[in-house]
Amino acid sequence: MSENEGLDTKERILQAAENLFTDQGFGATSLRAITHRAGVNLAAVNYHFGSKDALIEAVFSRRLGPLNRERLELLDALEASGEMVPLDRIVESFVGPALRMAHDPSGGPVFMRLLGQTISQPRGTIRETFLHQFDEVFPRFTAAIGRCLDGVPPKEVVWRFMFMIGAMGHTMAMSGDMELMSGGLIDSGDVEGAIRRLVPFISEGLRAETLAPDGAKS
Amino acid sequence: MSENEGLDTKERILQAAENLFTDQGFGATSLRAITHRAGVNLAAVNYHFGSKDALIEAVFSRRLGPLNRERLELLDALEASGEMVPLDRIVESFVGPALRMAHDPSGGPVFMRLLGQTISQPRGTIRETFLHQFDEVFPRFTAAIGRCLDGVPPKEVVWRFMFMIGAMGHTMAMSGDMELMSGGLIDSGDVEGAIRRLVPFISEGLRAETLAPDGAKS
DNA sequence: GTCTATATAGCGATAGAC
DNA sequence: GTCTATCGCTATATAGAC
Repeated sequence: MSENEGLDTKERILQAAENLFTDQGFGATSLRAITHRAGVNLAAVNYHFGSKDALIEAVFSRRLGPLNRERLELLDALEASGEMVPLDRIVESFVGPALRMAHDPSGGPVFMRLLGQTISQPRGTIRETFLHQFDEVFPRFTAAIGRCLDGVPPKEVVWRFMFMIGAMGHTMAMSGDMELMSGGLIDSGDVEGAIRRLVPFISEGLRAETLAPDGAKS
Repeated sequence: MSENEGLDTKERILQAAENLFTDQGFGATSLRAITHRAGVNLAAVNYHFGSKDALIEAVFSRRLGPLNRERLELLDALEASGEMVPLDRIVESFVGPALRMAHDPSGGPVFMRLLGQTISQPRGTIRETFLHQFDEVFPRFTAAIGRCLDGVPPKEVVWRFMFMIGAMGHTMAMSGDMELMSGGLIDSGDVEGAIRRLVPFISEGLRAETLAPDGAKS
């Protein structure tokens, strides 16, 4: 029942919490269930993290920090050339690191699903903390995308950026569950296949012209 | 504190549940909170619905039935002409009814957010019931979209359909919350504006060619 | 059909021994 | 840093009066 017996208490709690939050949600997951699964004492969560909310925050910040740093490094590298950066590459820099978390055997696939789920419901107490993790990433990428979409107003870029987040997040959330949804057509473990399909979908979507209120192209 | 005092107990419970589930999630919302908000007795939920899970199911089936029926009717109307149906119109038939729920003053906007959130996390006990609501809609629309994407294998269509669901669901979930995310650029209440942007994004995304494993177009 | 009262269980959090 | 024990509270669900 307990997992990763070689790790220290704090890490075991984080991994157990990640798994249970993903399967049951935050509200429905008790500290008792977490500590039992981690094979540690009930009081350990409050000792190491202080509260359940603080534990939730720790679950996110532990992985979101490195993930968003990687995104920014990839974007930096692209923009360092000084030339016009292709839209596909920007999208890939944003989407790739998130989906490639699935390759990390130590809980990567689980956190990816958790992140995909949480992106579409940052309400309640953890909301601020969660969104704060993207304070640097969102403006950098909207700006980079906006530079590719010449003449498209910032407001339009924000809309399309939201659509991109949604397509990516849902893909992450459904990871490991696509065989069922597709009638066996899709192999959920095919991360690179997902990227090869998602990046063009988003890139072409980003380029699409907004319809005018009367139904014509704008 | 209680809402819609003119309605009967069952309806008041459903509306209160919808609101609280949307803001706090299923696990974190207690029957006490629901009955208190509805202004009815604590025992009323179990009398009218039998259990909390059955209430959750009722919250969804009440609105998802009519919504998906409308989608199918729109698709029927498009296909009745016998001519080739434009991709944009198919996408609009799927996305439009969901986003236009926001126009229904009796809880439409709230349920839209709830639906957007739940689409990306159908895990646990309500999963089967929730997905079952789409048994007819998903195959009909994937088939219709596949007919527009001549020569694209069914597997590819399923992938892209998932991206579409994600873009739409996230838009629904973020509804009412976009001012904050966009720094005041976007008016969350602009439903038709959302549709005018989302439909082209998805349509062009659906048409995008999957990259080959070596990075070339397939 | 609505109420009070309660059974039974689980919750987050903490005090204090080791 | 880990443990037991427990406080104070809330949960879902139900029994039985009205």
